[in-house]
Amino acid sequence: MEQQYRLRFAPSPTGPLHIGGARSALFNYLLAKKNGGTFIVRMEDTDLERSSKESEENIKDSLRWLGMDWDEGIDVGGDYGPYRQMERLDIYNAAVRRLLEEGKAYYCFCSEEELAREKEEQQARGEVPKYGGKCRAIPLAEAEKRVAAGEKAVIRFRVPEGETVVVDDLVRGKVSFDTDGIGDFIIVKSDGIPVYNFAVVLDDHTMGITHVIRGEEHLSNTPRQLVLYDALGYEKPKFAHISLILGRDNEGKLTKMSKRHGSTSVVAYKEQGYLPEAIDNFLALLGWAPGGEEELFTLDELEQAFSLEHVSKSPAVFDLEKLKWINGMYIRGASGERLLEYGLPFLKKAGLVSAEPTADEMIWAMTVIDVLKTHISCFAELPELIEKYRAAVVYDDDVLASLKDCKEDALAVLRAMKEKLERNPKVTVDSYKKMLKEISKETGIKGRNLYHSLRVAKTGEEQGPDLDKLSVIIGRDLMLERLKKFIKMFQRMD
RNA sequence: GGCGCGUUGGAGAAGCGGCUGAACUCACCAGCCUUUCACGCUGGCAUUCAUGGGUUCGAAUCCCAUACGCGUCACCA
Repeated sequence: MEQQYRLRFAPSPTGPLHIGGARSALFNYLLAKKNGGTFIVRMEDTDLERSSKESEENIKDSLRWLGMDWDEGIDVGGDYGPYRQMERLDIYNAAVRRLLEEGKAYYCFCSEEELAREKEEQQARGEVPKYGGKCRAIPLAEAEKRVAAGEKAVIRFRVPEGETVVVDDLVRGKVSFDTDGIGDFIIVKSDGIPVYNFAVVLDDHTMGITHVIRGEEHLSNTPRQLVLYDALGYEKPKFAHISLILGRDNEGKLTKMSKRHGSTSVVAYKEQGYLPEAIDNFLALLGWAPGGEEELFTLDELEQAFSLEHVSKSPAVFDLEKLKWINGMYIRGASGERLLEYGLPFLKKAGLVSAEPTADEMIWAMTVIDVLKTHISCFAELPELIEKYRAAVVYDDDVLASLKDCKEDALAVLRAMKEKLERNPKVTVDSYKKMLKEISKETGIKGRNLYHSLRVAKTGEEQGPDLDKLSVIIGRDLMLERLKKFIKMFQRMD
């Protein structure tokens, strides 16, 4: 009998979905899909202070945008709900009750000040800061009386002493931890809400999760959870801890990816005009390596190709350049409709097209995007590129004067051009192009060299737009007008 | 500090004891193509796998130290 894969992504709605979270979600999603399993999304909202509805919406939107639709979970429902932790308090309470009665957990009345002092003392002595166990011996009956009397208490788990817990990790192998280094940790806060480490165990178990893929920062949490699985008598899921995503800061040091490394949220990339499939592709490559030479994968292809065996243990570095390259590749391959769908908003925002584009504007936008699609790595670059093309090159006497210093080639080209212009002063875009071709033939200066000569001669600048593209972007009329100016300059030349 | 993890080129990485005289991709450099840029194409880019020992006929691959980096030690997830 084949095992039914059940994977989950369980974010806490305390902020927008960030890159790291998206990657965790993706890996879970991919492994589930690869094995014909179920992908579940659950909200870990037990942090009342920081959780928000907006964050939850943002996370769900980002997930959907990236194409990671979930089979079960929040919003879509399923047989293992509810899928928001705050709606599952009954489940946790029942388990706590059991643990309490079995003596595996106990009430703790220590105040925060007390605990802080204890911790300080331990640290001063160079010891591992962990709970000393002051309330360990309080009988349950007595403790319950005190709680009933209104005394504030948390519930701690009695961690077995002197045991070695082995995390059999799918990517890191066997990693062992000593329970003596853990200390009785809190499983229920004084407000009666369970703490993450406890809630996940219950959730993953009751939801039948088979594989847990999460960030490496959770690795040292895992022994706590394992010990809970044992106490509760639950079967453990398989764990896979994927490496951190590092970013390079201003000093060039690599540290855990955070705001200081630039945009970290998925929406931020969406807003810059990245395509979801490019983000997915990029994210998949962060810590996972496809076997072969190909690096570009659509979500569907990733679902087929993905495997935990090729997930790396060492941290991955977030390389914006690579993301840009991938995005550029997808932009080049995208259909006209999609290009327009993604590019148009940027043109509108830049005021290059009105909010309610006319038919002409739509055609213009479509053409421009098509012409420029091989030049951009994300749509946010579109307006500035267009601007660059639009910026008029000013041909004036100063430029003319500078021609004196031109290389021989440039002068030869320019002389030939002047002659032709004198013979046939009527200029159109096409005749201009034709003329350039002839000059090329006559002078023997061709291709790159011809243009380079002109370019240097023209302005001394290193840039000048392609005529075809220019005519699309700024319009044929405006271009002709500029051309004429340019030509006038040549005619005055000597 | 304890515990844990990692260290192959500028970046992502393959590699799992001999087929690696270290794939592949990004970046970079050179050339071709193209009247710019870009795209595309061709070629170049680690005598070496953090360092030092050891095991072995043979190591980037196994073992032990050292160094460095990072993570985690919350009534946050």
